[in-house]
Amino acid sequence: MKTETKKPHLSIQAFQRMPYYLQYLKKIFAEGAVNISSRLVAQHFGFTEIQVRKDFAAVSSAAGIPKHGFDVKQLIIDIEELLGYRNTNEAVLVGAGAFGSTFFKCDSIKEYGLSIVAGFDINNDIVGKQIHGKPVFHSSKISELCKRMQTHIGIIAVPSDQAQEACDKLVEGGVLAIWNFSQVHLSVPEGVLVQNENMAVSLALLSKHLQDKLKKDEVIPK
Amino acid sequence: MKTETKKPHLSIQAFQRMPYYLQYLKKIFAEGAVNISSRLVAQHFGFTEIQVRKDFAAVSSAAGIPKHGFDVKQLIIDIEELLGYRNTNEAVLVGAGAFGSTFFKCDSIKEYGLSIVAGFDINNDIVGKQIHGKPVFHSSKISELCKRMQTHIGIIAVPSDQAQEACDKLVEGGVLAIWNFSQVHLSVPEGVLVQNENMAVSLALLSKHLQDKLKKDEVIPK
DNA sequence: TGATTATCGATATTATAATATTGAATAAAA
DNA sequence: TTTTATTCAATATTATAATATCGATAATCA
Repeated sequence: MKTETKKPHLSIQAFQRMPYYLQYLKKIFAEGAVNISSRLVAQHFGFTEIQVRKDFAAVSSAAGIPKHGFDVKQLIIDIEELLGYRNTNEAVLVGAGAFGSTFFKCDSIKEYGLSIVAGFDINNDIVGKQIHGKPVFHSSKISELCKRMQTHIGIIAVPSDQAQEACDKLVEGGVLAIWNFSQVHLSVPEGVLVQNENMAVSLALLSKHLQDKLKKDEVIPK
Repeated sequence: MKTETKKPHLSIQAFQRMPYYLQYLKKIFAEGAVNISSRLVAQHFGFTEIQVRKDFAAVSSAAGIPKHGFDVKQLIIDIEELLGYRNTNEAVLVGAGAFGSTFFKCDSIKEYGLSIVAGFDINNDIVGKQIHGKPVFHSSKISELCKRMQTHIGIIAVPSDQAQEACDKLVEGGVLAIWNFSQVHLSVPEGVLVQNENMAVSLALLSKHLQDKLKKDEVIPK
C-alpha cells in the first residue's frame, strides 16, 4: 500500500537550503551511503535536526524510517525534481563586458540547467561579434529577439544607471525572471521575478561582522 | 537641546536593505533632493512606508519631521557610517583562475571598501606571477601570509572539493570573515562569518518561479 | 520473544520580521 | 491665529520561520 504523504509547506528559506542538501547528499551517495539520519545532516550543516527533518518532509515522497533515517537516493531524486535541474532554461545576457562575459564561459551555470543563448551590449567593439561562440547583439534589439526566441530569463550585468532600462526591455520581450547583478532596485510588473545578486549587500555584511569582531576583541582581549 | 533618540533594533533583513536605500538616496541627493518622505521611498522600492520608517529609525540619528520627511544628507551619512564604507578592509583571494581573477579587476569592490592585496592558487602557471598588479602565491602559503599581513577577509573562488581546505587555511591564518563563492557549506569555528554567494541557490529560485509561471499560464490562459 | 534505543512525525512554543492601527506633531493655507 | 493636510512615532497585530516537547515506531540485542 502506497502511503502518499501529504507534503507540508516548503518555506522560501527551506527552499534555499535545498541546493546545499543536494550537493551533500550526492557526495555521501558517491561515497556509498544508502541511508542518512537527520542528526548527521544537521551536524554537518550546523542546523538543528528538527529543521532538517522538516525540510526533508516538505520535499520527500518517502518518509524517514526510525533507526534508519532517510533514503539518500530518493532524497536526491526528489530535490533534483523540485529544483528543476532536469529541464534546461534558456537565458539572455545584457551587458557582455568584462564582468558579464564571464557568464559565457561559466560551466557551472549549464550544470544547474541554464543555457545562455545570446548577449546584448551597446559597445560597438563587441556588437556583431561572438564571445565564446555566443552572438552579441545591440541592446536595442532586446525585446524583439527575446520575443522571437521565446526567452524567459534575463541576466542583467550592466552599470547601475542602465539597469532599469535593460530590465524594461527584457520585460517587454516577455522575460519572466531576471537575475540582477546591478546594484539598483528594479521595478517590474507583477508576475516578474527579480533575483538580486548584490555585491554591496554581501560586502556590507562582511564588513559589519569584521568591525564588530575587531572592536570586541580590542575591548575584551583574551 | 539634543534629543538623543535611542535607536530601535536593526534586523538582518533591514540591514540588507540599507545598500539599496543608500544608492537611491545618493541618486536623489545628486538630483537636488533635500528631504524625502517615507511614502516616496516606499513607492520606489515597493515596500510599505511603515517598513521604510522603521528602517530609517533604526539607523538614523535624526528623526523624521512630519510634513517634511527625512533629511536626505543625514541619512546618507548615517547609512555609510553603518555600512562601514569609510574604512577599507584588506582581503585575499583564494582561487585566481578564470572566475576568481575577475575580482582583481573589479572596480566596484574598491568602492565598497574592500581591497584585494593578494591571490592564492595551486596552478603553477600563475603562481609567482602578477594578475592586474596583484601577486599570486601558492595556496600552501595562505595561513603564513594572512598572519603576516594581518588580513581578516578571505574570498573563496575554488572548486567545491577544495573549498573546505582553503577555508581551514584562511581560518588558521586569522581570517574572520569569508566570502564563499563555492557551492558547498563551510564549517568554521564560532566567531568566523561565512557569507555564501551560491549561484545554485539563485538559479533554483529563478527556475522555480519560471516553472510555476509557465505552468499556470498553460492551465489558465488569458 | 521482549526490552532497549535511536530515530522519526506531529503538535506546541518561541523568535523574528512585516504590517496595520492610532494618535500626535508640524508646516502650510485660510 | 486657526484650521487642514500630511507625515511621523509608538503600539498592537499578524505572518513567517525556527526550535522544543512528546509520544510512536522500528531495528537491534538479550
